[in-house]
Amino acid sequence: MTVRVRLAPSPTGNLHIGTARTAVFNWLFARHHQGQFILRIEDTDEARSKPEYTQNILDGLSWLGLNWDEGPIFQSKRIDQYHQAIQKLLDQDLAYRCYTTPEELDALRESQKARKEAPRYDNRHRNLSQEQEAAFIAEGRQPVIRVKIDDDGQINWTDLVRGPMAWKGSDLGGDMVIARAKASGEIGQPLYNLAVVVDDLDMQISHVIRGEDHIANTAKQILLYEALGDTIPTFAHTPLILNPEGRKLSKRDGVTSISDFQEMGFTAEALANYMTLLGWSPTDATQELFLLDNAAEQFSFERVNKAGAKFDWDKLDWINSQYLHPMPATELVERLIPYWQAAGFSFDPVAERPWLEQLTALIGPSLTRLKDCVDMSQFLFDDAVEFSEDAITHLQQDGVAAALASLKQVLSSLETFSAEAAQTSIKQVVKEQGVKKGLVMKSLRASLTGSLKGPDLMESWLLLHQRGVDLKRIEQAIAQA
RNA sequence: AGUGGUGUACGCAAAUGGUUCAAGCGGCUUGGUUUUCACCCAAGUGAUUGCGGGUUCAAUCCCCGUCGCCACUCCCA
Repeated sequence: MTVRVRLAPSPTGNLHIGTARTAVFNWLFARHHQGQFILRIEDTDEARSKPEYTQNILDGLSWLGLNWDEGPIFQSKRIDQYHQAIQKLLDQDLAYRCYTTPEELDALRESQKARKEAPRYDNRHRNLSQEQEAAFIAEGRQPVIRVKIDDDGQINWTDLVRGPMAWKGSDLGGDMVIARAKASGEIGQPLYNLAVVVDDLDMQISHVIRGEDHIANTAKQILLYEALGDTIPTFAHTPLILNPEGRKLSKRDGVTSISDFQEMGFTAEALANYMTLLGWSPTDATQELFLLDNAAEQFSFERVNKAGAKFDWDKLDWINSQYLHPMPATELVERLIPYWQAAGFSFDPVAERPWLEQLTALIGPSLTRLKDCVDMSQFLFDDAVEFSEDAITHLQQDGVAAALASLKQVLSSLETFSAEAAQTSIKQVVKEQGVKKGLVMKSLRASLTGSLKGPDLMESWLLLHQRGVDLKRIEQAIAQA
């Protein structure tokens, strides 16, 4: 049997990390079995679906390297198929029109809640007489369409992650709605559970891999598979990604969409690596750094965890740094340039390329997130230094002004500037002023960078010199001191 | 309230009846390196495997109970 899996996001928001992780598992499974990974956009909720979200989802998946083999297929373009399926259910008397109003349903749930009962639809319109139906229609009520769920029914399946699963029909909340309200005789907007089953059947999906929050839906959907088709896919319900409080990670938890992670400076490789690790482990669990292709080779649901996993920024950061640090400057610089540009730094990415690469080589091994390059290198792009409080305190110490003045003197007599010349200049000042080298270095750092900490001083100096701002800064510092 | 699921250190997790330390990574602490910071390197830290019982020569692992936590119970997906 060929493996055919699908990712079925609804475009009601940007690509969420939970959806992306589901995508990762689907992709890994498909690739492992040389199957197909299909992308389907579930936009049946017209009110909440937006094209820009669809675009964001497509972009995010592409960025992560989760290429799909078919699609995107839009449910909004398949309404006819859903209507046909609904009509079939109606014709077979497996579904019926329910005229209960939302208000009545609310009241029902309220009273059930008050009696400490589980909320459920009481199937009150399952066997309406023609007269009753006519009366409701005369009242102007618009019916939804519900599929009958046998309370005594038993639904079983074997979940690839959780093993044997069993549900009672009576625990499914009563007959389920498959189409929104619309004038009797017509068929309203099809709902999720129905559309999913029709599509998965049409697309010959072999395995449904999704988050465990869908487990109850699976029981309902199996009923529809039985009514509408003759095959039922295999299911795998993956654990959820949790926030620090242990709840399902949602938009309320702040940064949760893939484009946000991208913007913050995580690499696609690192993020995909981390998402895979959240709930799955390679056969050699000590080997935590891997590319999607490597994971696909050995992916299996036997090694997918059952419990939800809390999202951990520290670990993601660490993984990201592991991808960034060994990256050659010639490659890294390409990734850094957009961040520098976004920060508003002025530079010519072509003409100044060597300088930018040199800078990248300097800060690259210290980066955690790509965006860190902004704060780390700001002082190199700025025209003038802004002195930190610490730096000013240092500059005002005894002997600093004199040392800097001496340094300025030495430098201005220099014919050509180089790393060696810089070193000898410092030594000369130390000798002339009779101060410790540490003092000169610290003063120089404060002068050139405006701060007491930062990347390697001599390298920074060389970069600054190429921009022709080093002497100016030393003068600026002398004024402060 | 019901139904389903789940519980190994601060977080992710490995080992699933059988050695000596219940792996590893992150975190945190300390040291080294850098005359700074970060990175990096090293060491250290921390778990009566939720709890109680049972089966067994032997239980993280199997069984029962219990507690906690999570998800679901929309004319959302």
